[in-house]
Amino acid sequence: MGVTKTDLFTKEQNELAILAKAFAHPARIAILQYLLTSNKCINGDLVNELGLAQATISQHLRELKNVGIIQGSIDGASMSYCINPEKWENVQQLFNGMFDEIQNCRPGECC
Amino acid sequence: MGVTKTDLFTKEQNELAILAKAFAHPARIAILQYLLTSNKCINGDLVNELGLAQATISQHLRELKNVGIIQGSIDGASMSYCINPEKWENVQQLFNGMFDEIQNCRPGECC
DNA sequence: TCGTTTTATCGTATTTTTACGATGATTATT
DNA sequence: AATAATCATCGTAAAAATACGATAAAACGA
Repeated sequence: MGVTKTDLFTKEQNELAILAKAFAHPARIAILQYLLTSNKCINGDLVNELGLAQATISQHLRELKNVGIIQGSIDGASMSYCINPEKWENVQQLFNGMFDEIQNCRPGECC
Repeated sequence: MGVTKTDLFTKEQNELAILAKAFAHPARIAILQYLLTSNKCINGDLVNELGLAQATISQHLRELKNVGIIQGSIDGASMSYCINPEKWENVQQLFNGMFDEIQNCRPGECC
C-alpha cells in the first residue's frame, strides 16, 4: 500500500503528475521565481534568500534538475543554476493542453 | 523536521504549491481529464474507469474539491462532480503568470 | 419497511516527502 | 601547502501522501 500505481495511467498522465510534483512545494516555486527574475544564473545564495538549510536547498535543486526544468553548470567552486527554456516552454504547453480542454465542456450540461 | 515551512514563503508561492499538489498524482489528472471530456458531470463510475478502490477515488475527489477545482452536487443516491470553470481559469492564469516570467530572462546571460 | 446502491469517512499499513546535521569532494585563497 | 568556501550526498527523524478494507449514512426501489 501507499504506492502510486503508475501502470494504471497513461504516459501523459504520469508525466503531468511528475511535473506538477516538481511545482508542489513552495520552496521550489520560490527557487524558480528567483531564477526567473535574477536573469543571470545563481548558486547557493538561495540558502540566504530562503531560510532553509544548505542541504535542503540542494535537495530541492536536484529534484528540479531531475525533471529537467533547471540545469546546472560548474562555476569555479560554486554552482550556477538556471531555467531550461526549452523544457520550460514544453511544460507550459503540456499544462495548457490540459487547461484548454475546458473549452469542450459545455456550461449548460455542467452542475 | 519533515514539515513544510509555510511561513517562509509568500502567499502566492504557497497557493501555487497547493494547486500543483492537486495535480501531482496521475489518478487526479485522470479524474480531471475524465471530467473534462465527459462533458456532463459524472459520479463514482470513476471506480470502474480507473482501477482503484472506491475509497481511494473518494479520497482523491475530496482533495480536488478541497482546493476548489471541482465541485459536487447530490444526484439522488449518487454524487455528481464537475470542474469549477471559474477556478479552473483562475488556476490556469496563476500558472501562466509564472510560466510567462521566462520572457524577462535574457538568453545570453543564462548558462 | 427491507434490502440495495452509492458514497463519505475511519482506521491503518506502507511509502514518499521534507528537513537538517555531518561528511567528503572540489575549487579558490592566502 | 594549508585554510576557507562551496556544494552534493549520506544518514536519519518526522510528517505527509497513498491505498484499501470496513463501516456508516443517505437515497432509491421492491
